[in-house]
Amino acid sequence: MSKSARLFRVMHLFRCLPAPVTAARMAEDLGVSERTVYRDIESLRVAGARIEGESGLGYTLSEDIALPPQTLSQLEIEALVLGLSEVQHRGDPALSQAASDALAKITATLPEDKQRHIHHAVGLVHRYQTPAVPSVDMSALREACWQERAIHITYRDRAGVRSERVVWPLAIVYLDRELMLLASCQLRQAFRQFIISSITDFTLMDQSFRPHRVRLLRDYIAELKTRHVVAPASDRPSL
Amino acid sequence: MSKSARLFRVMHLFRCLPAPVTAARMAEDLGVSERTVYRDIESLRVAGARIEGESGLGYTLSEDIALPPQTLSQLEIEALVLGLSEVQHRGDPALSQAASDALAKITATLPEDKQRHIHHAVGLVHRYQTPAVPSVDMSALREACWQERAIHITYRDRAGVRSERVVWPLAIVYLDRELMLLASCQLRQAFRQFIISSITDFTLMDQSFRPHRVRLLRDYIAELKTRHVVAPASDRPSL
DNA sequence: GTACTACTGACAGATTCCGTCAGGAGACCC
DNA sequence: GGGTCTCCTGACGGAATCTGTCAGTAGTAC
Repeated sequence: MSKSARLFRVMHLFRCLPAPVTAARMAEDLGVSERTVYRDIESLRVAGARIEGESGLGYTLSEDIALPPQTLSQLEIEALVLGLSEVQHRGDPALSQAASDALAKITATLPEDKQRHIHHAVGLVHRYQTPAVPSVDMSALREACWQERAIHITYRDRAGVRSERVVWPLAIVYLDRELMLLASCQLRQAFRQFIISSITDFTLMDQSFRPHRVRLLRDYIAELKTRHVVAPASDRPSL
Repeated sequence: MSKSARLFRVMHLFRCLPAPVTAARMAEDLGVSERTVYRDIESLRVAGARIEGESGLGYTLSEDIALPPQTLSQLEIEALVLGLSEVQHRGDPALSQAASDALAKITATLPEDKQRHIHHAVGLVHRYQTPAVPSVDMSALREACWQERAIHITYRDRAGVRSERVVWPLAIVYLDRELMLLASCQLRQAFRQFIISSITDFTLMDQSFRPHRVRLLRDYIAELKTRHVVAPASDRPSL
């Protein structure tokens, strides 16, 4: 491996190994001597990377040489932290964790002064009420949407009567308090909305509706906008 | 200039010169032959950069080698899009715009297939109620927190009586429906909460409380946690 | 003091790199 | 078809860079 290729790999190792990273650890991975690793680190520093070395501990990449020049402003950071905090509060467990992970990953790409803005953001989120546990497995529902797979749902309509239906799930809408599933009903060739808490059960089916989700969703949203509002009267499973 | 250093410079040139960039243009900047530029391009390709060359036109960097391999997962993208959509719906205009800008910037750092996930995210946000326009200039209030500057506020207490106070603004809390200011009152040496809508006016003062905001906020939050709850009874400006 | 790391300089041999030259190919225009 | 402008590739001899080893220094934590 040439030195030039190796320098890119060093940057890669900094990104995927937990900090601090010792020269010995890198030497082992790269198949070179520790002295060469010291030289590589120096070359990266000359090239602009901010790499800090702590005796007895190892190296930390504190500013990525490859950062795009356009970074986030303080206000954009506020929006990001606030938004991901909201998701952590009201999302299902997997989504909540993903919000936390996303914030960590984005934070890692920022220079230290911006990281400080993230840690000390002004906007905080507090909820008096613990969000209700969704009646269905939200991860499986999201997966159905992503994979564009039909689902068989069991739900209670507005009269409380149990009903079943096969639908193509298009999107999950986060309302003020409730979650709503937007779906396409192939039986009736129409769009339908279901409040998630009215769905008692659903199962993933083999039937795929790929690649129609994006187009169908676009059409549905256009229809909703033509009606100007998602009226309360229509935020229930329709008969 | 060593080759390894030069490769980083080539990446830099790709970022700041308008595409397409010819080998001749790079050779001139780098002080090497065109043949060497061809070699450098090849080395970057081997290292993972996606660089496309069009005869008669020049090179275009279509995917930056420096993208962290650990990029956002689809679920993390869902969290991000959902969170920033929430902020766009309930934030003040400047914050709302910043959410949009942040999403655009982060999107630009992602490879094309991840960009598609962003554009076709499953989670959507809808609000039946338009959020009330805050009674105060939220940008100025955020600025006061960032700059750690005292503010003079005029507010109505729970009896509706007009009152005034000088406080150190620490944070803005986004509750279910309302916004709340967490502040430190130096006159009474105590922490105070003010629902933003009860604040009729505020002015920025010259007095700086830097660098105390982070520590004070941490102490206040610890105190709130000790009390286990931000009780409804205390979510009004206190007398 | 010990252990664990980062850090630096010097040297001889090894390896990579460079410019030049030659030739090929695609896209666009006249 | 020819001309222009670029990307593209291989080969060669000389130049430049790089490497591992060895020796020594220094900081931090226990």
